Amino acid sequence: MPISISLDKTEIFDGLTNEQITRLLKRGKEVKLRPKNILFHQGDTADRCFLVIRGRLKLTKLNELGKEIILRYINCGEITAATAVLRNQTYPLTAQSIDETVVIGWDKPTMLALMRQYPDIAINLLGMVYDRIDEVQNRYLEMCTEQVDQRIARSLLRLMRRAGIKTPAGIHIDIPLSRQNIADYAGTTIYTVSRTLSMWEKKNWITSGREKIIIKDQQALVSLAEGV
Amino acid sequence: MPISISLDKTEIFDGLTNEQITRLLKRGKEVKLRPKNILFHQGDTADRCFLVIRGRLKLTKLNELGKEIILRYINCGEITAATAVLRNQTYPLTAQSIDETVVIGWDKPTMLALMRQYPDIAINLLGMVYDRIDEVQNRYLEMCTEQVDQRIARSLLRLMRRAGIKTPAGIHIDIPLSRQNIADYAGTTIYTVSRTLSMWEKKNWITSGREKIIIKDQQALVSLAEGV
DNA sequence: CGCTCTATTGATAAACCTCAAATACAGTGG
DNA sequence: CCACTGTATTTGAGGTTTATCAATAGAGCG
Repeated sequence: MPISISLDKTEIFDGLTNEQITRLLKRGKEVKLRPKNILFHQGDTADRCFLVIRGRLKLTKLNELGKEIILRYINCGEITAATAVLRNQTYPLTAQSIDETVVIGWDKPTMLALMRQYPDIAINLLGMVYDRIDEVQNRYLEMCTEQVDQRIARSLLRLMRRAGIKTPAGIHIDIPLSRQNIADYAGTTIYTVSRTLSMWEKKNWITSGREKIIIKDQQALVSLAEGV
Repeated sequence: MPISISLDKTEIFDGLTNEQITRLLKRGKEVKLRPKNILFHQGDTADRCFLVIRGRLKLTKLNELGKEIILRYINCGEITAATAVLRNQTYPLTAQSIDETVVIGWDKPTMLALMRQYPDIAINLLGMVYDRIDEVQNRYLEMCTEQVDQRIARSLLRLMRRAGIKTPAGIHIDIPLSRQNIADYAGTTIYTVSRTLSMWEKKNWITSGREKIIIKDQQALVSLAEGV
């Protein structure tokens, strides 16, 4: 089974031995996804949670009128739907693969058994969940109190921290990011995103192309995000 | 020690016996708060988490410029800062008592010991945390996609579900709710809240006074919230 | 009754969305 | 290599929503 070494470092397994981790991974079921496949849909019964062992996921949420927002990108080594599966409810959001992606799914009984056997798994999860709440709460605060350009700047910086790759030209955000994606992530429209990025490109803060963003002046974006 | 019976029903203790619960409560330290006292400040070291055993808390968050939002109200029997305490970080928000309030605080070592001894505590917590995330995510979605009047309607409905009391005049939201509070909760300004509530009062959907809201036509608010 | 805090209301302006149309770009098949 | 097609992006004009500012009114309290 081709499980990347880096998974040993996945926070959820902190405090466990390698043999234990291997055993746990074997108790899950592997799911392979082609790019842009849906792993689960908002509204589906939440019967499994997933650890990403290759590739990445995009988490989105729709409102009643079909407007979509992007809540988060899930990197390799991260887990998703861990709390939802404990709640016997439906998934509150949709998970879609970005590239070739492999995940391991555990169902509720398995998760419960694991956590009862290794309480540290539940404890680690609680810590990880803190980060998620903190991030949404921060974004919520920003959405309530800041203007679009600030939010777009923050969005790019956040995405950069999650998926940034240093290149000679600047820091490349290694996710296919359309204007629509950025708009859905920052809570605005493609038109506003386009205008804003054009301005920044003129100022030489970024370089952008079709579904591509490279950040050239991170400091400028930070200043803008934090209120000039 | 005057601990209300209803605490036996607190979800975090699901699966434990009454004696076990009593023992756990004794391992925490009681804190008494007068109305409007600060239990902890955003930015303080997160060294304890708290279970509310009497009264209620208001959770708020400030941005860099001092703009405040209200994230949540914590009722009697609920817990707060449970994940923050595990992360050795600072509190991401401020907790303030609304009325006479009593909480029990546990520090990190105690929480860890409790969860290792009773894994179900951690598991219950994970489930509870799901509800919090779900709520913020929903509010975030609404903030991104809906207009002010919808958000104000949703805010009143949410607060009603948390603190509503049936009276002959309608459902009274039993929290001192100023226009400022509603604005901070719905992500808008006191002016817009005032105008909106005035309209609804004319339509006889609500009755409002100084820091007081009574909902008379819940269905009207629901229709509005869900997009006319 | 005067003081303070909260709420209302009107006028104005800013921010941002919407719509329409043009343009750029990537990939495909000839 | 080029034209073609389907997206993605840009840009302008116009309109809506909502914030801001200023001034007034009302409620509660000593």
